[in-house]
Amino acid sequence: MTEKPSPPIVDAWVALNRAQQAALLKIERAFRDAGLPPLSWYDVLWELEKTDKEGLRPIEIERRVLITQSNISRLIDKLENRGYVERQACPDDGRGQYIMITTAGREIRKRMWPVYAGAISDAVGQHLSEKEAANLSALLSRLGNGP
Amino acid sequence: MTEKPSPPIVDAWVALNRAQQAALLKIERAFRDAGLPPLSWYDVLWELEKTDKEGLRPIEIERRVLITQSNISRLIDKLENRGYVERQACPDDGRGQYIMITTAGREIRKRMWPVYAGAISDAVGQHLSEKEAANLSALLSRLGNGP
DNA sequence: TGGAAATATATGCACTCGCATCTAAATGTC
DNA sequence: GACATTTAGATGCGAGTGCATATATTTCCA
Repeated sequence: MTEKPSPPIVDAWVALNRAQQAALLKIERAFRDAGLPPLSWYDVLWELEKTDKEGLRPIEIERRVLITQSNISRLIDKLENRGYVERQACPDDGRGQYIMITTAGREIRKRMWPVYAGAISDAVGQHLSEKEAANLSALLSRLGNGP
Repeated sequence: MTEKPSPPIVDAWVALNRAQQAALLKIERAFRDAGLPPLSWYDVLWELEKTDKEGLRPIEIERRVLITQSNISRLIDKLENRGYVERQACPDDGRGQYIMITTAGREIRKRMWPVYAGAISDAVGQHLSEKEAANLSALLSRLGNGP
């Protein structure tokens, strides 16, 4: 067990928690109101789209988007059912598979972006300058790297 | 609809999302591993304990802890079942009620704190100085106040 | 005052979550 | 090479979530 956190640390955690929850709620509602899939779909599709590789293994997606393994598995099921991704057997690893985004997948992601962008603007952009945002990112990026 | 967010704003949102998710997962696991209730119980009990009033209305709790109304209602059910809070009819509002923390409620909250504190330290405290934490709080507290 | 609109809380529902566990395949060890 | 261990992915399960809606009560206003 580690030491007790000082009050500023506790305050930072509480603020982090609330800010993210409030922003996430707004963003998910924006997607829902627009008749679009939830954020997690966007995240996975975007990872598949921006990678250089042909496709990603589920386990690679898992590490990038911080969704648990079982939920990645089910999310891929749904994306596949909608035709947004394709599964392909992994030639060098019989347990694995490659997930590849389809044209329809690229399209839905592109269609989600304006809604996402507007919601990010509402939830975050309007409250911070670019410098403050960069400052915030720098602080936050230090948190995710622990064991 | 609002303008498109600039890249630093988008990065800040992504970092915010990941940092909170990672930290929350660690904290919830710490509670679970210790055989304790989840974080939301702590949050509500703590609000009840630190307020000056005799008890809080569910709607007051809702505003303070950012849990949706239906989930507050059900959470109070569970807390009541465990004997951690008591419901009392509201004299001046027949629709309402006051929620009051019990001695058992104070005890379980007190028992949860060391686990929570340790998890906060692991997830946040070890990565930031106090000054950085204060800086982070200041930036984050600006986000929650939008419409 | 009387009826309409708003507010506080509860509940049914469908969905998502994380955990535990299962299967199959790969890797390490002797 | 045979067997134990590890790893990738799928799935059953119980619990939690937000939304829509129901019900009771209060507030507003003609």
